Amino acid sequence: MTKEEEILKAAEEEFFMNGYDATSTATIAKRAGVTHAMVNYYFRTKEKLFMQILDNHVYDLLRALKPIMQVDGNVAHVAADAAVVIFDKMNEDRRFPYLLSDISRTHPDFLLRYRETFDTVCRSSLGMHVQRLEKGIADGNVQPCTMHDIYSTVATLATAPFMNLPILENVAQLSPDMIDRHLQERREEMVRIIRARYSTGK
Amino acid sequence: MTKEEEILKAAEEEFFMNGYDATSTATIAKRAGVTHAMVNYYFRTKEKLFMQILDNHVYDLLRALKPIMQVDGNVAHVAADAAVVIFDKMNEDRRFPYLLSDISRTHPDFLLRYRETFDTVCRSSLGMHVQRLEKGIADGNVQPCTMHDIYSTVATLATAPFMNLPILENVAQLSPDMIDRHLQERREEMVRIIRARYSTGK
DNA sequence: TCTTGAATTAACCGTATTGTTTAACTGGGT
DNA sequence: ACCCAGTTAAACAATACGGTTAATTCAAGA
Repeated sequence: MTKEEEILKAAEEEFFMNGYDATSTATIAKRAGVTHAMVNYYFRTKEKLFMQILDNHVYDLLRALKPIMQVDGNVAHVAADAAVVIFDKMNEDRRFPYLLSDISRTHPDFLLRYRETFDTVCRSSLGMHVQRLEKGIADGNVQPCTMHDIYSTVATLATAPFMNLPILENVAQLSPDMIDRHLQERREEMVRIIRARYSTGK
Repeated sequence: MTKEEEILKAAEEEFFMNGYDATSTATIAKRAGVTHAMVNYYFRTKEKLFMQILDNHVYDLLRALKPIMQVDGNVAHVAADAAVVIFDKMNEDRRFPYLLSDISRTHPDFLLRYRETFDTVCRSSLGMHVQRLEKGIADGNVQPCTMHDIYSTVATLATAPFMNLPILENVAQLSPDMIDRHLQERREEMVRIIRARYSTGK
């Protein structure tokens, strides 16, 4: 692994663990086993380094999300499938929800840069979703609700379990094994919840 | 309002907004309109000041939680009621969930001090809850599930909407009015979700 | 009036860290 | 011999940190 990759990896770990402001370039360098100056040599600034990492994860997520947004079928079942996809994606980098929360609070401009991309990916299918939802409700396949209800519920159930991890790890002091089991349970429960609330079971 | 109260109020706002580490005693003093030294004069250390604030909110929450934990009745309905109580409590200090998340990550020892108190309040009724859950399932009044499922779902649905606020405010750029409306919708949806998942409707 | 002691202030303590830059040096390719 | 990306140690200026000190204000009690 080149030094550049080493820095990138170390930076990712630090940012995901401590957020943007609480992470210093010196700490990153130390973790990567390189001198402090190398960070600036390769990435010029802390922000550029961070944005490169954030880019990877955001586009990775959007890429995973895209096909799901276009699937045709019972809205309730699609919602459950989407929730699973998001959940599994978050499970790959369990601190990603925290990082998003952190920078949305301290550096929202970092996220605003993605609005355009996000809109073209998601808003494009919004119309179709609403249409299918209305049809689903009319046909008696979907429980009465708004598209907003479904979006928010899916987003919440798929990310919140990871936001709660520090409490379970450090306060409830669950072992890594128990953490894994808990997440597995929450994944299954998430699907049951979405089915129970939005599907009529027909 | 005395200077001491002024400091407490300012400190609360700062801690709730930025977390523990990212808040400085100097900033608190400036916001309170007093000199830096006053903070140490009244509260000796930053940590003591913080713990006093945290104490108030934690005990306030536990006090609100206690009666709900002892209510007898259909577990699914009690869960929905408890969720509403927690949600409304969080709505009084919308950044409280964030603060808990922040210190669970950076200073879990601050929270571990409450474990004893928490256990006597909550664990005492756990046995009863499990018993009532099993009876509810046997009688066909409650959907098959574990007590853990219900606890986690209630905690998640009642707190996650507030964790997401920075994204809605700063990235989605919802107006305060829209934020209020969104939270109101999530409150109602939370109840519908819990009913749909855990109650048989009988 | 004098004394006491809490309230309050400005200034400063030493230490640490921040992101970034500079200038020198290395070693392999041309 | 030259070059240049890679790499280093050192230092940059700024600033912030939590906490302390000594002096001053001021009102209440003796």
